[in-house]
Parts: sequence; structure tokens; C-alpha cells
Amino acid sequence: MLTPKPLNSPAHSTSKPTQKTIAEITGLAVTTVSRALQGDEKIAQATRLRVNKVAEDIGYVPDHAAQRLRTGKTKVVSLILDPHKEILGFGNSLITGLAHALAETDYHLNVTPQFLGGDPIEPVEYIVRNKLADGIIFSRTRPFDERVRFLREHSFPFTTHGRTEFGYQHSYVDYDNEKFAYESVLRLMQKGRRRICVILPPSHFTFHQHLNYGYMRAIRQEGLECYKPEGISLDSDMPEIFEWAQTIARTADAPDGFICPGETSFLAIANGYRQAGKGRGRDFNAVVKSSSQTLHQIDPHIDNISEDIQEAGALLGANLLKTMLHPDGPFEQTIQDPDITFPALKAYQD
Amino acid sequence: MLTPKPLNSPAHSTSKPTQKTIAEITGLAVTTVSRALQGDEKIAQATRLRVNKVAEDIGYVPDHAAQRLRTGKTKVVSLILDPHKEILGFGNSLITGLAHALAETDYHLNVTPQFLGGDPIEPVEYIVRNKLADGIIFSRTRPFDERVRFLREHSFPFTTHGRTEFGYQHSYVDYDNEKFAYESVLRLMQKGRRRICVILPPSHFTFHQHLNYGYMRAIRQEGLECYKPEGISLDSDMPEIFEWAQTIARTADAPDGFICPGETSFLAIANGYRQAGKGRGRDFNAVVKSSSQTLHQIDPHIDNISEDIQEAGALLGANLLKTMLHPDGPFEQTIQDPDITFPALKAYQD
DNA sequence: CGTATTACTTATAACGTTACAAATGTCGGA
DNA sequence: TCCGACATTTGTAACGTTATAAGTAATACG
Repeated sequence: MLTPKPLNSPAHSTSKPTQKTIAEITGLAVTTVSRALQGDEKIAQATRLRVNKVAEDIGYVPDHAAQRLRTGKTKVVSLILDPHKEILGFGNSLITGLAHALAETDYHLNVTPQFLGGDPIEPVEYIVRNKLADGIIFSRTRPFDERVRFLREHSFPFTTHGRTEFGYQHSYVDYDNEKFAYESVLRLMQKGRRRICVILPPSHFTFHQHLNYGYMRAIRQEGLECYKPEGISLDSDMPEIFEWAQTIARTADAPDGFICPGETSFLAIANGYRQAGKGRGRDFNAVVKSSSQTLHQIDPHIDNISEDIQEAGALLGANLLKTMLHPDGPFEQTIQDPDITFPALKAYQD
Repeated sequence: MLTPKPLNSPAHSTSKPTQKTIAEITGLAVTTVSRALQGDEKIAQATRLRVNKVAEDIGYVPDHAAQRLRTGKTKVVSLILDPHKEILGFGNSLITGLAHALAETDYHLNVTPQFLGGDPIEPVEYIVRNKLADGIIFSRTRPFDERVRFLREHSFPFTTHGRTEFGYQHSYVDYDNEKFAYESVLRLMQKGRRRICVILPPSHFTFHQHLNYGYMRAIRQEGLECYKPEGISLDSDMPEIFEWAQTIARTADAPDGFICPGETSFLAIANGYRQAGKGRGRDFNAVVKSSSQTLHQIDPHIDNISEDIQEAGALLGANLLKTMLHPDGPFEQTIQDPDITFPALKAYQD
């Protein structure tokens, strides 16, 4: 597995082997070597085999910089990672899934962090201007996302995690948050809850709309009242949510059901209610969207609907690869279906 | 913020501006332009200013590929990210810290995932062979880590998260796990615990030794018995730890104190004990190493010693930058000091 | 007034690769 | 024997940048 020692012929002993080295050894022209390595059918098969053999023997590896300079292709995919607070291990899972999708290709993964409070368009512009990648992936999409507009204008391949509401099509992967919210309300009603509250992400994100719509549809259908906390969102810090929950828990018509589209918001709420002397199962229930096993360990009886982030990463990778191959569509649009399999009711009257 | 429109002179209207474009506009030679952009003192200041002005006006951005090809420098730092299970949000925090350290430089961050079960040397070899970066950062160091040996042999700049036991020096950032374990034992004793158990990482990691040494030192000093679970490690899956805890909790001399160098192991153990009818505070206590606010929400009374992963990322970045600047040392070696500030005892007899 | 020195600027070549157009050799058919 | 068609290989130039060495003009010095 270690780098093989270079051959000891005078011409190519010291420095690292290039196509020129192979050309000298085989007696072929550099052009021929290049095309043989690319698997060009116009090169005799015997030659291709010989070149590849020599290449392997001397430990030739193509120079990315040179290929990039010549072809204009970076062979890099950029993931813009923003500080998701609400989902435990979001970044890791997404990266892992994406890496799997790219593993069989010759694309590399480049992660550009989106700093908290920074303008989301910045990293995108930077990558496009400096041609740091051939394709971009980002999340926390907005209905009329500036980044989508920018990338489309520049005909730069991309895939988003989350939909937009532009008239035109683009590649995305999203989770059916509408269904998640709708089903969550029903589940909480099954448990006898009527004052059902939903924790929403900031309203400028597209998935705010989806969650809200699913929630409102169920609320109206069931004739319930609508509870949406003021000043609290999925992006609020845990202590902030905790404080709010503690306060609201002590009010007369405190919510008795919570829809938490993220794990951390649930933890803060449960803590707040506990502090106010209210217990889960007795005084309230919650449905949580989770993407790790963590909640199951905290309390095995929590109703949770899982979102497979690693799968999302893999799908994003696959969709982006297709987009880079066919930049003018058709665009792959994938919606992850929430896996609604709640345990039977009677066992969970905790 | 949008890319400025290129000038409309016939010579350089369509394609993206290069140094050649600037040369044509200013009437200078390309070489002069190049050196002016580099801030070479030998170029008249007036010229430098003029070149930079034009460069900005036409929206010139240097071509990374060309620079890389010519100079051999990639201006990339590679973080090899392995699937840490025990720390919530490890990857995100490390990346964020690292990104901050690199923000002011012209280095980019490249994340190469280490697949579960894959040979750790593989991504390192790959990066070095293909010259994908100028420096490497990795974690989960082993006492005689193959990667350290390999990188040293190839004189490739790197910084590790965790120490090794090689005779020679290299740059690293580590957490004082020895102190963490030692202080944890003392804390649990303060709470009246005597059967103190430590959850250790797999023994091939260096921080296994450090934790073990700190633990053993305290155990011997205090004349306690030593409890180390067989077949369970920090890397075990949560359900596995849960099962083990549930079983052990029912034994006669079940541990009454736990040292958890990761959040997830604590959650699984607490769950196991709970399932066996044993409560935290009453039947056992734990000291947890945590790197997020999550545990505080789950139970505000948990004794936890925090490890600042984001700071670790920033330190790793800073140390690597120094190493790349002075490849032959001196090597920056940073140890993060655990912040041992437990709440007063009486308030926490839960 | 000629030469050394300083302050700049520049021509040339190269990094490793690939696109393009052109060249070479081989073979079957007229 | 000659021609075209085919299979295969090759020379040249270029991608955008920078290192090297060499150039020019102006100034200082004796």
C-alpha cells in the first residue's frame, strides 16, 4: 500500500512520475499516454494495457492541478455546512452519506462552513468566483433563495436540501415535513391531547411553510386551536426554549402536546415542563423528529418520527452527480417519506 | 457583491479576466502583473497600486489550479473526520473551530471522511499521494500511530488531535484526559460513591491510556476497587451499553459511580439503570465529559466536565499553520485543561 | 564624463495535462 | 501497382501562473 519505489533508471529516478516518465519508458508520445490512461478507444488495447501497467508499476498518480488547469474541471463537490442546532449530529451524518455517494466516483468532498450570522450567499459566491468546485450542495433553503437564483444565473450545478418556490425546476432532496406535522397532530390527539403546540423554524425557511401547512391542515380538520409560540423557534438556544417552556407550563391553558421538528427543542421543553412540575405522559406528550438513537436512550417511550440524514446526504450526492452530468435537467427531485410507525397506544400511557 | 461586468474592450470582453487581461489593460508585462499582485517590493508602489486597482475593477480572481500547478502548493488543509460516536456534534464543532482558524488565511478546508471500519492510513496515503492538501489533521490517535509515522517519513505537515508515544516530537492538540479521570473519581467519592466504574475507549487509542492512568492513580490513592466493564467501550453502540448497564445494575455489587468520557455512554447507562429501577442521585452518580449543552437540558444536575471541541479545532488549525510555515519545528503542543468547577455538593443530592 | 549602482521591468521557460489537427502505417480492392 | 479507408499514433499549442535570469533606464559617484 505504500508508495512503490520509483525505478532507478537515470531519466526518471528522483522526482515523482508523470505521464512524461511513462512516455519515456514505453517509448510512446505523451499524448498517447494521456489518451491511453483515459481509456480512449482509439488507442490500441495492447497499448492501453501496457501504459496502465507501467503507470501502476512506477506509482503514477495524475496531477489534479494540471488536469484542472487544462480541463477546467475541479472534480470537487462543495458542501456548505451551516450550524444546524436542532438536529444532533446533522453535519456528520450528511457528510457520511455524501461521502458514500461520492466514494465510487473521482469527486472529492470539500466542506465550506457557513458561519453563524454570515450571509448565506457569501460562501456560494466565493466558490463560484474562485471555481473551487464543480457542484454545490447547501441546506436551510428559503422559498426564494438567493443562492438558487445566483447559481442558476451562473449555470452552476447544485442540489439543495430543501425545496424553493421558484417557478423553475432544480434538483433537490427534501423531507416531507408537511406529512410529519400532520401526522404528529393526529398522534397527539390519539393520546387525548387537544392543546397542541408546534415549534417552527424561523419563517424565512421553506420548511417552516411545510411544517406550518401540515400542522394547520390537521388543526383545522380536527377543530383544534392553534398554538404557536411567540419569539421561540427551532433555532432558539436551548436555555431560551427552556425558559419559555417553564413559563408556559405554569399557565392555565398550557399546551399538552408538542410537535418538535428537532431533538434539542424537545429536550429543552421537557426540561422546562419538568421544572414546572409537569411530567411527560401525564401532563403532556410530544412527537419528535429525530435523526439519531439518542432520544431513544433518554426515554424509550418517546414518539419519534425519524429523518434519515445520512440517506439525505447520499441522495444529495447522487442528484448532484446527475446534475453535473446533465446540467440542463431533468432535475432529480427527491422527497424523503417520514416513517410513521408509532408503537401501539396502550403500552405507552406513561 | 455580484461579479462586476467585464470591460468591453475587444481584447478582453468575453472570457474571465486573467493576469494577461490586466497586462493588456495596463500595458505591463504579465510577469510584472504577477509580481505586483504578490506585493513584491521590487515593483514600484505606483505600479502595484495601479495593477491592484485594475484587478479589482475587472473582477480578477487568481486561478487556483494554475497557482497550484506552478508552485506545488495546494493551499488546502485536510481534516480527516472519523465517525466519533461518543461526542454529540463532534464533527460540526471541530469544523467550525478549524474554519475560524483558517478564515483569515488563504487556506481552504477539505474534509475527508474516515469510513467506519476502514484502515485509518488510507485517507492519509491518498491525500499525500495525490497531493490534495498542504497539511493534514486527524484524530483518534494511537500511541504508535501509523499515520504519524507515514507523514513524518514523507515530511508532510500535520497536527494530531491526541498525543502519540513516539520518541520524536510533532504538533498536536490534546485534552488532559488524565486529569479528567482523576478528578472524576474524587468527585464521585465526595458524593459517597466507592464502586466507581470508568468507561474507556478501545485500548489502541492513546487517550485510553491517559484516562486509565488518571483513573488508576485516583483509585489506588483512595484505596478503591477498580471497575472496568468487559466488552464495553466508548465506541460501543448505545443499545449495547444500555443492555450491559441494565444487567450490571441488577448485580449485588453494581457500580454506584460512573465516569463517562462521552455523552452518549452516559445516556445509555442512565437508561439501563433506570430500566433496572435504579435512579441517578439515589443509586448512582456520574461525571460526564460533555461538549454541548444537551446534557444540561436532559438533567441540569449532572456533574459534567466540558471539553471545548470548537476550541480544539481552532488550536489544531493554528498549530498546523505554524507547522506548515516551519516544517522542522518547534512543534506546537497544546493541552486543553479540563474546567473542573463542580457545583457545591449539598444542592445536588438528587 | 564614464562607470557603478539602484530601481524597476520583462522575456523565456516551465509546472503536467489534454484538445486539436495532422501524420504514419496497414490493408483490401480496383 | 496505386488508391482510399481505416487504425493508430504523434507534434504542437495551450490552460494561467510564477521562478529565473536578464534587461533597461535613471541616478549617484569618482
